[in-house]
Amino acid sequence: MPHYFIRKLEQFTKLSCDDRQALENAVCKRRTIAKHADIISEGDDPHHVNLILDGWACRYKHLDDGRRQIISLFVPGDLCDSHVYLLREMDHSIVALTPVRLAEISRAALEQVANDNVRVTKALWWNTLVTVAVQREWTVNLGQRTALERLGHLFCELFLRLRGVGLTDGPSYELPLTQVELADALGLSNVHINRTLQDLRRAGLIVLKGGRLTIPDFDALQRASLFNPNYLHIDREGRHFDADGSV
Amino acid sequence: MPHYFIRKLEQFTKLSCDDRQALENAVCKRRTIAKHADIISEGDDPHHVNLILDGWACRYKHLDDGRRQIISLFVPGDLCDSHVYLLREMDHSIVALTPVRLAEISRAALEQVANDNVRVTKALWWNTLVTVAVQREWTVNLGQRTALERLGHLFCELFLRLRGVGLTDGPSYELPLTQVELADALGLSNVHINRTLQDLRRAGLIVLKGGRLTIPDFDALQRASLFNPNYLHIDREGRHFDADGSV
DNA sequence: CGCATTTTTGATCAAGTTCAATATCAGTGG
DNA sequence: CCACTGATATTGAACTTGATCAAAAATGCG
Repeated sequence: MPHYFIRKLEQFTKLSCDDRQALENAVCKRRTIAKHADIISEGDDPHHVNLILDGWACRYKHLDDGRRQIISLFVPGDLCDSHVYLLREMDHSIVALTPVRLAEISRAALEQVANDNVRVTKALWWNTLVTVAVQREWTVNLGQRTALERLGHLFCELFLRLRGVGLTDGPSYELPLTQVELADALGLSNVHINRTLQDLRRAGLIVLKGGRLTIPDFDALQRASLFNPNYLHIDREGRHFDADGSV
Repeated sequence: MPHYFIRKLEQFTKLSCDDRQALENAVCKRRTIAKHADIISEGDDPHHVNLILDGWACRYKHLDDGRRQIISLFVPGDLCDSHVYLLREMDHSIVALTPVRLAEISRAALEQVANDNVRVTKALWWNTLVTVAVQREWTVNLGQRTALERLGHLFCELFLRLRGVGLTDGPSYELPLTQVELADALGLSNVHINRTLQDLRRAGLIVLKGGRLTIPDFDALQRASLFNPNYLHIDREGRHFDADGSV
């Protein structure tokens, strides 16, 4: 069952039992991916859409000389690429950062949902729009923010995304990323990530230990990172489409 | 008539007369925007979609302390935000960089097209997918490339995008961007943009004068910038959906 | 022509990179 | 339980890319 995904969509609008069932039915196959294995690679023909049921993954791209950029991070409940099967080949790769459980959603199933269920279609569009908004915000992050702001901004974003699917525990969450991975995501060197993490710790803005991040004062971190959550559109913006309780 | 837009979509799949007509009909209002005027601003309620008929525009976002990032560039034929009306408010602004003529497409019209015309719907999805792919590539650009590579990469991208809608003239095109705007788009200072442009000129990779950019040797610029056009998906990837000539 | 915008140049400075070494940690097998 | 291994994190020192500040030159346009 795509538990986290449904939770994610319900940040936009409340789904009915039928809606959820439609999503369940769309899943045609489940897979388990080992840590560091590619889920799909640049050049592959994308014939279905991947939904992360559990674990973390990321999009990345290598330049010809080996430099790597992590383009986006996927956490449980994230849909990798709605409608990507319209394209002939992948222009980037997706790799598992931890062991990943995923669901494959076939093109046919997705198109059927689009035809049959207006509310789910809207929720999927919302999901797409937010994904793109996050990508835009990463552009701002890389273009304008300092190292400290970039890290803080990412930590704020991940906090809200994970809280949206119930994966935070009070002020903290599991963060299974290495410093090299953070560096590749933020366009910085791993050495500088290390030093900047120490700055954040020294300032009391984060506690990071044993793969768990704690944000003692979210407001403070938000201010230090110039973080504005508006791009996540998580305040039930589609509540006027809510299913009534009865269905 | 949304001339450039149709040309753009036909990079994916050939449209029939009916398809074109459906797009024409979707346009409900035309507007002219003065240079430097906002087309839509952060916080606005987005009730329709904007299509750039003529002129250049960009998305941007200001940080609280005034830093500005240009998030994407729009050229003639670009659709600003498919389905954006599902969101409650804009998380960024769009401003005209030159005088802009645009068409407003209402939500109702767009939904009608989606219901009535499968080929156009596919083409619009392709357009959305490419827009997102460009955004991802900008992430890579800002995260990994040097100043010279960033500029070269942008010039290559713009060349292919403009050629796709017929706005190149041999190896050159009109580039109405100031150095400050290039700086804001590439996350660099205007001073450094100036010096890097000189480097590119000195290397014979570009000629830039009077608002016109010429790329004497595209391959060379492409190599110098580590540019790979695969993310633009412009080789008629949807040709199996082509309308036959008869309709 | 005159004014505002844009481009160019010079000099100094800072953020972040690179390279290389060391320390720590998690897991594995004995 | 401990030693071993590979991955990850940390530190130091030298270096480089690009930023900042400030002024001058060029350009465009009414």
